[in-house]
Amino acid sequence: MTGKRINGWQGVRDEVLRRIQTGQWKPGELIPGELQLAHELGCARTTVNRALQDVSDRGLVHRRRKAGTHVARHPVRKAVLNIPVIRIEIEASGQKHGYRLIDRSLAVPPAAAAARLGAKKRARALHVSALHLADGEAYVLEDRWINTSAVPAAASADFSRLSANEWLVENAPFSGGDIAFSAANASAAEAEILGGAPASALFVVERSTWNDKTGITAARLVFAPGYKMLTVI
Amino acid sequence: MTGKRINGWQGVRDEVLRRIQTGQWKPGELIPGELQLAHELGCARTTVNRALQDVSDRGLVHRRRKAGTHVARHPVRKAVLNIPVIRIEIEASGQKHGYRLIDRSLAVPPAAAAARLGAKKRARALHVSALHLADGEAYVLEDRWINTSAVPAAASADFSRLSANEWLVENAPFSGGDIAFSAANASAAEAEILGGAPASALFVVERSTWNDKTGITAARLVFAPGYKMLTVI
DNA sequence: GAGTGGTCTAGACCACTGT
DNA sequence: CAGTGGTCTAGACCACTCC
Repeated sequence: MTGKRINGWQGVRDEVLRRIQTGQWKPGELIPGELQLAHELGCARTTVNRALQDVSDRGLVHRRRKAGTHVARHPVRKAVLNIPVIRIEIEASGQKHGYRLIDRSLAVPPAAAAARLGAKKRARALHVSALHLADGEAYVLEDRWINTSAVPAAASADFSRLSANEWLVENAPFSGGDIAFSAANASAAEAEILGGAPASALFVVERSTWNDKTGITAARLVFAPGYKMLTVI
Repeated sequence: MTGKRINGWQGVRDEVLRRIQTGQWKPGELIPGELQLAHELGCARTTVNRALQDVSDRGLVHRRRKAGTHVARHPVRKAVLNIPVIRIEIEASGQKHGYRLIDRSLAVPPAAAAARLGAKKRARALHVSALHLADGEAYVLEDRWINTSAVPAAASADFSRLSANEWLVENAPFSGGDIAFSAANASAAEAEILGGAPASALFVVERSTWNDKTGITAARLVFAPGYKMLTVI
C-alpha cells in the first residue's frame, strides 16, 4: 500500500497523468511495467492496461511490446472537433435555425468536385446550394454536390425544407470521409449573401464522404464573417 | 453460432458498425443488450462492452443504464485533429524547418491576451513573436504571451534558436487548454512577413493552455496564405 | 425494484519485438 | 528466446435509471 487512494481505471489514468505533468516521469523515460504498476497501485493488471491505453490514445506515451511504455518526447496533442448537423449546431447554442434553398439542379460538376465524388467525366450530379440562418442572420452557405448514382433517392428529395446536410445523414450512411479547414476571401456573391465587406476573410470547411470507396457527396461550407470554431485539448 | 467469424473486440465493433451503416439497426432503435449480443456473436460480454464503448465514443450510439443502447438519431461525427509541435509538423511533410525570432520582450499584454493568461491587470508578461519557415518559405507566424509568474524559467530562455512553442512543450507541462480556429484578413505587417496580397484571407489558430487553472501561455498562430488543415472522419 | 451498462479481478494465452 | 503489451474469459459486484 502506498497510502494513495486510486478510484478505478480513471483514477489510475489520472495518477499516471499527474506523474507525467509533474515531471516525475520525464519525456523519453521508460515507465514501470503494467504488472509492477498494478502491484504498486493495488489493482489488477487489466485495470492498469485500460488506463495506459487511454493515456496512449492521448498521445502522451508510446507503447511497444517488449520495449515497454515510454513518455512521449513530442506529445502530439489531439483536439476533438464535434461535427454535428448544422441545424443541431445552431439550436444547441440556443438560436433559431432558418433555412433557405438557393439552387437545386442536375449539372456537370466542376473538375475538382467531380474528382472528390469519384464520378465519371461529364457525368451529371445533383447540385444543392442553400443558406442556413441563426436567429435570422446568415450563418453558413452550403454548396454541395451529390453523387446520384450512389444515392439515387436524392433525385426525388426536394431539399426545400429539409437541408441536404440533414437529409444525407438520415438517408445516406457513409463509412468514411475527409475534412479540410481553410480561409478564403469572400467572392462578391458570398459577400452579398453572408454579409460583410467584399473580400472579407471567411472560414471554409470542405467535406467529402464516401461509403465503401464510392463517393457520396462533396460539400463546401462557407461561414459568415467572424465565425470561430472552438474546442478543448 | 451465426456462421460469422468475429475477430476480437474490433471485429465485434466492425460488425456493429456494419449493422448501423446498412440500416439493419435504424436511428433511434434499441439494439440488443450486451449479454444477448455476446451470445449471438459467441464471445464474452466484456468483449461486447469494449466494442460498444468504442462505438459510443464515435457518437454513433447512446448508452444508458437500464435504458439500453440506442442508435443515435443525429450522429455527431468527431474529427480528431493532431496538434504537433510546429517543427515536427513541417518535418513530417518532408520539408526543412526554419525559424526566425522577431521579438522577445517583457511588456503589458493587451486586455484580451491578459484575460486568457488569467494574469493581473497591468502585470507584465513575456512576449515572443517568431516566424516558422518550411523549405525557406514563410509557414506560420507565432505571436505568443507567456505568464512568467507561472513559468519563471521562461524569463531566462532566449528563444533565438528553440521556438517558444517547443520550449514550452518540454518545460511547462499543462493540464488543459482550448483552441479556436478562424479566418482573418492579413494586416499590412502580416502580409509583408507571410507573403501574399494585403488583406488576403489567413487561417488563424488561437490556443490557450493552463495548468491546474493557472494560465501558462496564449498564442496566436497565423498561417501563410493557402494553408489547409486536413483530417479524416 | 429490476434491468442494463460500467468496471474490477485473476488467470490465461497470444503477438510482437528487442536482445 | 524472453519480456512486454494486447486481448479474451467467466464471474462478480456496483451504479444508475426507467418503470
